[in-house]
Amino acid sequence: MNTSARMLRLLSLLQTHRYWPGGELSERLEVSPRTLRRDIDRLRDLGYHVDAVRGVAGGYQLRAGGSLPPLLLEDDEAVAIAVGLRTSAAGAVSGLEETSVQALTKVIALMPPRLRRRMDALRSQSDNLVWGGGPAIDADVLTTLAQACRDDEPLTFGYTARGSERTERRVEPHRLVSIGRRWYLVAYDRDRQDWRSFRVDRIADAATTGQRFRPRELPAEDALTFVQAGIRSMPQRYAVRVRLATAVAAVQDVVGQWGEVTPDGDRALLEMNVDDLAWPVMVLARLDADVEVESPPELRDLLVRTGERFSRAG
Amino acid sequence: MNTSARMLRLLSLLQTHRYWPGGELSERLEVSPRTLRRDIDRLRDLGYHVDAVRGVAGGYQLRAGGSLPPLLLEDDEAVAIAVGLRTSAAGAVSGLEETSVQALTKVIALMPPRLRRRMDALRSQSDNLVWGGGPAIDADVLTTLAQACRDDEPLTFGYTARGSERTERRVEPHRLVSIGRRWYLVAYDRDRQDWRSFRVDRIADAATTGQRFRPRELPAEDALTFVQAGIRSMPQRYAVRVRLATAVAAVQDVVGQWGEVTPDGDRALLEMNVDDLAWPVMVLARLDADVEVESPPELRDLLVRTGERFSRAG
DNA sequence: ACCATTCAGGCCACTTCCTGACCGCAATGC
DNA sequence: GCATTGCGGTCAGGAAGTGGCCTGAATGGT
Repeated sequence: MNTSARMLRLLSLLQTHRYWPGGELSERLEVSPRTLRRDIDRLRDLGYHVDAVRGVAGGYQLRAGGSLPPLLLEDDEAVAIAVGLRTSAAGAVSGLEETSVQALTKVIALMPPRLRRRMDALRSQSDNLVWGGGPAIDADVLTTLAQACRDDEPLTFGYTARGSERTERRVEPHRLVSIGRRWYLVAYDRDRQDWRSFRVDRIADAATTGQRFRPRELPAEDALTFVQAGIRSMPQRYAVRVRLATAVAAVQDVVGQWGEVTPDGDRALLEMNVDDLAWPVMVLARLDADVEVESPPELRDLLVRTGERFSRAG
Repeated sequence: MNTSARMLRLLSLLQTHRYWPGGELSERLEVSPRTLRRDIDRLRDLGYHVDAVRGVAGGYQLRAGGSLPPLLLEDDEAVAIAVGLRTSAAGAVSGLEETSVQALTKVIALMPPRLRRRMDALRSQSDNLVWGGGPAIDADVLTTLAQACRDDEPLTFGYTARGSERTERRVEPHRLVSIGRRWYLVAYDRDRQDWRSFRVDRIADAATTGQRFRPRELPAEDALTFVQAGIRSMPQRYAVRVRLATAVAAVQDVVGQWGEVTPDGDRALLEMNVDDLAWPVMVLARLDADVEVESPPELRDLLVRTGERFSRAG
């Protein structure tokens, strides 16, 4: 076996962790113990921290180092990672959407077809994990767009703008941005010869042509501001203020990051900003406590309506 | 630079995808174009599919191959992966919990401290992402246990069994199993000199001692059956059957994988199995449709109680 | 149709490095 | 103290890597 290949295998073995006795390693790699020691040295030279324990029952162990070593994954692990990233990309953790898509694109591009199939088998499960409303996001579309942006590949897709027919587009993708719960694609529309931002959930049948284009200069400071300038109808934001007759901690547990909970006498004051009132209703349903809605009135109405609906179930 | 190191860098460059012209690659790696071609060849020999496009504006591109190449990640990407896996491990996608923890353990073990800190900064956000009840799972504890299981390292931790004081345990961990929404650790208790299963959410301050032990034979077919045999009080499972005056698709969108929706005349029949009734209540709150609860009666009661609670908000 | 560009890969001489064998040494646990 | 295991120096032979040069072949633009 090649030296490079052997180093990779050694890294892979060390990543399954388990204290490896040097003898076993050298046997598996089919080299002499001396060469193994040299290989370990090489790894250390590359910046990886390899701990060694001497004496009887000694061995080697890879420790976290200064840089991230190449991840050598089993098939299942790769699938798990892809699925996990898909939920992150859908906005599970705010602030991580872009990076998640980036990582997801990388993983997917490297996955052999059989793994991609396995991942797709789990698709329906994870794509529905969009809490509190917002359009479901198609991870396939998202990664296709991300990849095209990264690689400067022209795209074609069908776009169904609000209240109009589907139109076919040929664009030069520039960047994906995530605002609130929505994804937007900033791209240069080749037919309209101008920059546009597209809502990703309205894009269908995205496909790259395999060509490449020379990136143009975006006539804006950055993609984010371009999108924000272009959004006419920002989704209605509601500032929710609710008082709950229960402990702060209990509320905190349920709302997690998506709201702020402060003590208010023997009650808890919950504040959150949402664009879909269904989400606070779900939170309130989870909490077994009396509710006093301070704002918005729409929430109070919805709550009462839901309450009556529930009461009728009896 | 070393050949092995160069190959790794080359792989890394190719993983950022973007059609790389051979010239640029050879320049970055500081080798002659001829050697670059040989490096590409080497990669292909290792099983990686490297596409090449000839002619003006040609270049190289890494394609998905038969096996998963080592993932070379940016810092941010690693953090995103770890965070995503944490939600998967918490049971976001059923059937993937074990693999997610396995992958998470691997990633965390390799992360340099600064990245781990960055990940922890996002902890409070993602750890609360436990939908529909069940105890919050501490990813740190989980990965510590997983790592100890994998590496045959003795563990110490504090265990607070239901209704009793906290006790200190010294165990030889065997395996983690996930049942429903709960995690269990199967381990040999050194003090009690017998096999036990521990609920992970009742474990605190888990730490490895750095030693190692020789694995014992588990006196059961496998860890899963051992845990199942030991669980006296399986969480009460409710078989939920609800009729909803709305379209099947609308219901399907909300419940996703966690329920089965079938048409029932002009209504929809929703069936799901849960161990916490708060979850179906949240689902029903999200759906703007009249509800008829067929079973269980506890759900009807809870629904009515919630309904009255909501109505009082008016 | 022609041509510049770019990847493919054979050949060759030269250099580097890798390897296994042998050695003495240091740490560890019994 | 003793066996075990990692550490690393040295050495000689061999394997592998390197750059330069070449011819071919595919590609896209003129």
